[in-house]
Amino acid sequence: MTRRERRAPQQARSRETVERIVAAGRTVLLQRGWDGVTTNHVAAAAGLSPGSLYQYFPDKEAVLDEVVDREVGRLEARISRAFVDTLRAPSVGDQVRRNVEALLDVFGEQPAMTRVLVDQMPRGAGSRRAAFARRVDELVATVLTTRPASGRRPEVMAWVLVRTVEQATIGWVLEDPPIARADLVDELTLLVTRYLEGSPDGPVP
Amino acid sequence: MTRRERRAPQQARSRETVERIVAAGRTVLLQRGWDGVTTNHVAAAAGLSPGSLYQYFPDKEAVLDEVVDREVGRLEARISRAFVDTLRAPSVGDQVRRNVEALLDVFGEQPAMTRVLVDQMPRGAGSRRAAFARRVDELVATVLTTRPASGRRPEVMAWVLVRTVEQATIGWVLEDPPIARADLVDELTLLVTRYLEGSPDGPVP
Amino acid sequence: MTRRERRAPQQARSRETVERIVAAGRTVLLQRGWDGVTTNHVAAAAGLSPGSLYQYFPDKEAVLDEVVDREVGRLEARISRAFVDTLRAPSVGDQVRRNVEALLDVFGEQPAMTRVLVDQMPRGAGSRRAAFARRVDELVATVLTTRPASGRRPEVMAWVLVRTVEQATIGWVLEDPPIARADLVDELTLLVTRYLEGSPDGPVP
Amino acid sequence: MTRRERRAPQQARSRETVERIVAAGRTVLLQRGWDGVTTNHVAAAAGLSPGSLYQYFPDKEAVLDEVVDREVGRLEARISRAFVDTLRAPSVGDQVRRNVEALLDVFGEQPAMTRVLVDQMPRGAGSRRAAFARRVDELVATVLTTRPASGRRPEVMAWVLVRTVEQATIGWVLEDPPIARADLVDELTLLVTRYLEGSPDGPVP
DNA sequence: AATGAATGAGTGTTCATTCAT
DNA sequence: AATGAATGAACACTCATTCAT
Repeated sequence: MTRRERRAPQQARSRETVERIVAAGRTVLLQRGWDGVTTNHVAAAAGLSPGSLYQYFPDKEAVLDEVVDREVGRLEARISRAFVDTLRAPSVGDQVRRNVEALLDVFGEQPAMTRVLVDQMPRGAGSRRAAFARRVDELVATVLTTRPASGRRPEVMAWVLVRTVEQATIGWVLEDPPIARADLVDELTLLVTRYLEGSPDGPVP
Repeated sequence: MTRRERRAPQQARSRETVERIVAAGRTVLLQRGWDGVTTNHVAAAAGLSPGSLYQYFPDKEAVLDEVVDREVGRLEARISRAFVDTLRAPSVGDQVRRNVEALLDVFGEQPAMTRVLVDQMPRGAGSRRAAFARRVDELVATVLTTRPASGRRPEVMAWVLVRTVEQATIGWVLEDPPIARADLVDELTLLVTRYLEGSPDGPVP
Repeated sequence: MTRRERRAPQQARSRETVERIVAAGRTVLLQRGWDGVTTNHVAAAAGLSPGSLYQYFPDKEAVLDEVVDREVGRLEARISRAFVDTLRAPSVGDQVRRNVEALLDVFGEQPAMTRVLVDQMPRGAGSRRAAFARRVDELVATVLTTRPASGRRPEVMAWVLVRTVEQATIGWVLEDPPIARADLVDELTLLVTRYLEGSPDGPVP
Repeated sequence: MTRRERRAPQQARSRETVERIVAAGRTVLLQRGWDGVTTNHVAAAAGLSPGSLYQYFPDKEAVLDEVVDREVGRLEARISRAFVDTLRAPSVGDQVRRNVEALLDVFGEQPAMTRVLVDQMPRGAGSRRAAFARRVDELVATVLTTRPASGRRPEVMAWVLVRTVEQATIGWVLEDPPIARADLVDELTLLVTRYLEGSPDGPVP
C-alpha cells in the first residue's frame, strides 16, 4: 500500500488550516458516515475550496487517516491513563472493575464516533487502531508478568483479556442490548478476575 | 426498507446462471473487497453482460445479500451444529474447548471471507449477522439456565460469553497474532470455564 | 423515415396473437403512458415472451402505431358518423351544436386515451392523426361548398373550423377548466354559426 | 414535486458556462427532439465534460426547464406585448387581425422550437406553458369584461377564443397547410369579430 | 412458432482530483 | 497560497432487440 504522507505544515496559517480541515473531516464523518464523506463536503465544511484541500493533504485518505488518528489517539490516552490509574487499586477485582467502567465511559461518551471507527472504517485503513491494541496488549502483559504466580503465558492472557473486554464494552455500547450497565460491569469483572486468579498450577481442563 | 426479492428462476439454465452470478459475486467480493464490488465486475466474472445480472437480481444489493446470506448460512450451520454436538461432552471444560476449536476451524477455514463479513460489510446491511448472534445468545442462555447453580443472570452471561469467544476467535484468525492456536484454545477454555464454575454465592468482587 | 410494415398475419392463430398484442399495447399505454411502454411490458401483458413480439411486429414503434391507428380509427368512425348524421339537421345551428356535442362525447368518453394521443404521442409518429384531420377538412369543405352564398374559400373555412372545434373540445376535456359543458357548447355553436352565416359580401374587417 | 434550483453562478466564467449549457441544450433540443436530449450530448455541445453540467444544474430536467423557460418567456413577452399594443387599435377587427398576425409571426419565426414546445414537451413538465395560457385567458377576459354589451360570460368567451386562435395559428405554422397566410388571417379575424359582435340578446341558436 | 436468456450500447449521475488563473 | 471551474472514468441500471434452442 502506497502511503503518501501529509506535508509538514510550516506556517501558523497552515497549521490552522490543517486543523480546520481535520475538524471538518471529523464533523462530516459523524454527520454522513464513512462512505458519505466526500472531499467537497470536507472542503466546504472547512470553508475552503476543493482544490485547497490538496495543498495540505495528498488525497482524501490522508484526511480521514488524520481524523481517525487523532480520535484513536484521544481514546488511547484516556484508556491508557485509566489503566495506569488503576494500577494502585486495592485489589485485582477493583482494578478490573474500574478499567471496565473506564472503557464503557470512553466508548459510551461518543457512540457515534465509536460506531464510525468500529463499524464503518475499513479495518486496513487505520493501522493505528491495531497498533494501539498491540500496545495495550504489551501493557497488560507487563502487569501480568509482574504478578507472582502462574506458569502461564502472560502475552496470551493479555491478548485474550484485551480483546474480550474491549469487544464486550464496545459491543454493549453499539448494540445496546437489554443488559444493565451495572450487570455488565459485574459480569466482566467476574470473568476477568476468575480468569486471573487461582489454580495457576491446576491443569487446564 | 423495501426488500426486493430475487425473481424465481424458472429453468435449469436460469438456476445455473444464478449460481454463476452468486459465485462471481463471491469471487469479486474476495478479490476486491466490499466496496470494490461492481455490478459490471460481477457480470464479467460470471461471463455475462451487465444487463443479464438484472434478469436475476433486482439490484446490486440483492446480489451481495445472496452471497452473504449463503456464506453466513454456511457458518451458522457449522457453528450451531458444533454447539449442539458438544452438549453431550463429558465436562464443561470439554464442551467449551470443543466449541472454541470449532469456531477457530470455521473462521480460519476462509479467513478472507471472514474478513469481508466481519470487517467490511456494513453492519446494518446484513442484519442476518446480528440475527445469528442473537440466536446464539439465546441458545447459550438456555443451556446456562438448565445448569443448576447460581443466582446469576444467564442472558447476561450468555451475551458476554458469546461476544468474548466469537471476537477472540475471529480476532485470532484475522490478526494472526504470535500466539499458538493450542495456547489460545487453552486460555479461552480456562477463561470460560472459570467464569462458569464455582462460587455462585461468592459476592462479585 | 423508414417505415417497416407489420407482416400480414396468415393464420387464425396469428391474427389472434396480433390482437392480443395490440390489446396489451393499449392497456400498457393507458397504464404507463407513452414513455412508460416497454416491449417487455407489452409482451408480458399479452402473455407472450419478448421474442415472440418480433414475430408479429418489426419493432416497438410498429406496435404502438397499430394501437394508435385503431384508436384513431375508432374516433374517426364515430366523429365521421356524427357529422354525417347531422347533415340533415333542421338548421346550421343545430348541426353545429350536435357536432360539438358529439366531439365532447367522443373525447370525453376516454379521457385517458385522448390524453395519450394528444399530449404524449410524438406528433410525427401517428401520421394517421394528421391524415384524419385532413379528411375531415375535406368533408367539411365539401359541405361548405354546397352552401350557396359567399365568395369565400371553403377549404380555408373548413380548416379553421375543424381545428377550432377539435382543439376547443379536446382542450376542455383535458384541461378541465371551470366551464360548464353546456356553456362551452353554446359558445362554440355561436362561434361557428356566426362565422358561417351572414354578410358574405361584407368586406372582411 | 421537489423543485431543485439551479445553483447561482458566482463568477463571470460561471455565468458564461451556464449560458453555454443553456444554448447547447437548446441546440440539442432542436436537433434531436425532446426525447433525444441527453446530458452527454448537451455537455458535448457545450464543450464540457459530463460532470461539468452538474456544477451548474442539479439534473437533466433542470437544464431543460431552463431552456424551455427562456423560450416560453420570449414567446410570452412578445405575445403579451403585441396584445397590449393592439388595445388601442381603431376597431375590434383591427385589434383581432393584428393579434393574429403577431401570433403567426411569433410562432412562425422559429417553427422548430414551436414544434418542440407544443408537440414534444411533456404537458405536465413545463407547467409554465399552462400558466401562460391561463394568464392570457384572464387578460382577454378582462378586456371582454370592459366591453359594454352582452349578457355573456367573458371567461368562457376568453377561454374559447384563446384556444381557438392559438391553436389555429400554431397549427398553420406546424402543419403548413395549403392556405395563404393572408387568407388565414382574414378568416380568423372574421371568426373572432363575428363571435364578439352583435346580437348579445339574440338567443343562442 | 415460440421461448426466454442474453445482449450491450446507452442513460443520468458522482466525485476524487487537476490546473489555469 | 488559494481558487473553483473543469475533468473523466466510473457507477448502477434500462430496454429494444437478437438468437440458440
